Amino acid sequence: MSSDPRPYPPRERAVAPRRTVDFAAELNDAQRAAATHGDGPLLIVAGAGTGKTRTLVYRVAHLIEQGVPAARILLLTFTRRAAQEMLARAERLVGSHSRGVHGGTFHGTAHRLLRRFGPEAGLPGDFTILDQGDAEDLMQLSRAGAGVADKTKRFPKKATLHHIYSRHVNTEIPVGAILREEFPRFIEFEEEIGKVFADYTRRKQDRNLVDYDDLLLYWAMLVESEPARAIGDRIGALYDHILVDEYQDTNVLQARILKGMCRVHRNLTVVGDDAQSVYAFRGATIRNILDFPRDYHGAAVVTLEQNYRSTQPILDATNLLISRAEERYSKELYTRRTGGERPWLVTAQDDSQQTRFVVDRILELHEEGIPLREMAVLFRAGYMSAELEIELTARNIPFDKWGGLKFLEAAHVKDVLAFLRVLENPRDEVSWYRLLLLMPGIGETTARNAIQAMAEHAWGHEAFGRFTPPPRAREAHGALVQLLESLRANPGAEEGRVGIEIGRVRALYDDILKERYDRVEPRLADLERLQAIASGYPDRTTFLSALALEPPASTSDLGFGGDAEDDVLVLSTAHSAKGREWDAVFLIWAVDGWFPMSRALGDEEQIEEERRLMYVAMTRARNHLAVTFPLNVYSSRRGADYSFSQVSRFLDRGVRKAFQRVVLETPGEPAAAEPPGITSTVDVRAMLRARFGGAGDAPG
DNA sequence: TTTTGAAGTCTCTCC
DNA sequence: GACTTCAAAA
Repeated sequence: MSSDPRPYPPRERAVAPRRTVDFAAELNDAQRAAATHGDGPLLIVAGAGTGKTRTLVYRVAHLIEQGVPAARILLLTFTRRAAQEMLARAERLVGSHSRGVHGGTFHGTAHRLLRRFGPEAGLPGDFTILDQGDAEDLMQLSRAGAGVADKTKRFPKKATLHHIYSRHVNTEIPVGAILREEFPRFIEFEEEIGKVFADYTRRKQDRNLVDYDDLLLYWAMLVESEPARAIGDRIGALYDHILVDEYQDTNVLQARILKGMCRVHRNLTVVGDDAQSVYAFRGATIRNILDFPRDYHGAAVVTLEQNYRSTQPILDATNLLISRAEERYSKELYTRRTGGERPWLVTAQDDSQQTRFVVDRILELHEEGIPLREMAVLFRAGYMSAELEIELTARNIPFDKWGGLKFLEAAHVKDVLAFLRVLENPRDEVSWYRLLLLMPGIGETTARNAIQAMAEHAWGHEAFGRFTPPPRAREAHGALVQLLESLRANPGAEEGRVGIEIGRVRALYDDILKERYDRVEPRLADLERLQAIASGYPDRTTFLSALALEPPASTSDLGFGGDAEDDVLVLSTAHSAKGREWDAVFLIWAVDGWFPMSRALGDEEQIEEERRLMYVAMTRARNHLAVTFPLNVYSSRRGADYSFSQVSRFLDRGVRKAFQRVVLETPGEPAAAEPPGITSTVDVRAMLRARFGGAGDAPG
């Protein structure tokens, strides 16, 4: 990834592998204490930009130097990207010795262990993984089956049901309590909801399906199993040291897993920053990190406070922002970096002016020598970058969007995958249902009947062929039978096989796509990409599991264009930006109701989480930070009108003092003198120059 | 009875 | 723009 040399603090250089690491010279005292900690539990409380990753990497190096075999070290991170990056950095330190270190996400690791140990523990080894959308679809089937849904209008929708279910699994809070707290309007359905959940669980088992939560749940069950089975001990004995990144974003289930993994030894290192806990919506609890010293008696605690990333003015602003938060490990970040200008707080008249400002400023910084890839535009939610993307495209500025799993969530992509999945797991009810509904002449009833018939024939390969469809669906049924048979006919593992399979599916599916959806061109292009990605995988099982667990994290990961070498601007949600840093960061839509989102406003804890999320976003910046918000927001909600908006409540008067204010004028006025055809963009730039005397005068 | 098209309702973050 | 609900068409 980006390993370019930078002018400031010690970062490991891409030198040839070496044998001994000079911990004293390359780490500060606290970092060194953490990295060279011996056996036993260790908590590293690491503020933003304090070299958390670096410390973890050096700890891996230290362990390997101490003679711990790489394969007996497990490094759990939040994203695959983070794991890869850390392992690559470890390799630069200690050379190929580090190759065998196991690194990955909790879910990815669970997947690996379940494929290996599941069969012994009575779990099927050939399960299919349901992603969120799949799980919701299955929940819908259970919802419909329970009968309650039709009679009562107010019964929760599939997404809500799944949310409640997932929350129950990940937090271990009883369903009733979740309803009372979060969904009081559904309390009356507690019993029915319980039935739906029971049906959902049963369906998953019958159909050999595993959702994200199950991956963790089964892992926990394995490591907690009684000694009689000994599987727990065997899994626990796989690793001598376990290191966990972003510990503040783990939930109680994950804490249980770690406890179980440490039943043979107590060599658990966790790194985290309570101020950056932003996954409560997924069941993460800040208590894990706050209570670690109590849960692991005698744990060493090391706090990293020296920031190597940002300039002092940026730190001043972010320290102020987070000082408003409630319970936390107190730490005040400081830096030895000098100079730097105060971050900007930019008031735009409306959203299009906000967009133009950001693009203009990016071009300016680019002209000053900052590569595009060293700049990022951050926002609260994926859709908030829509206008910016259009503008960037229009101006030929290459960008890469992170976060938002849009590609795999797209209906047409899921359609194609459904074909592969029924081949993989003939009992995959969700996929059968999906693809049957695609076929002309087949609707809900016929689809249900077909699935029913297949269930009665024990899901044999020939079962679907034997099913007799109603006349109007005969043609579609025939075509589908033929396709599935031809796909089953030639197994084997030649190169690019999965891509070829998708090609076959498309021979049938592309016409359906053209019929059903509008905007056909981009969708077909998506399928091209899917096919290209698939060709890179050795077999179907690996491909499908990988898609569920390691979805392409950005548009460029999807295969075409923009690989890591290119100089490409990054657009990212605040969540996906976690753990990264850029020379210049723009945080857009800092409007109350957008960031924090209005949905969070009713709940104090959610507001706190939004605050921490904004802290995460702003602390990504090294030298330049600009927070922007438009005064007038066009709301298409009720009867087209502009409404006057307020700056985010997190930027209160005190916090704002750490910023320099920039107020962009109304586009029309200063632009008046200009020849027609030139937009006010030019004015904004001219104005910035006038105001700051050649903006961007921060000492590098 | 089943499918399909059209109008109407919200819209987050991610493994 | 995607999903749900409802009514018309086959």
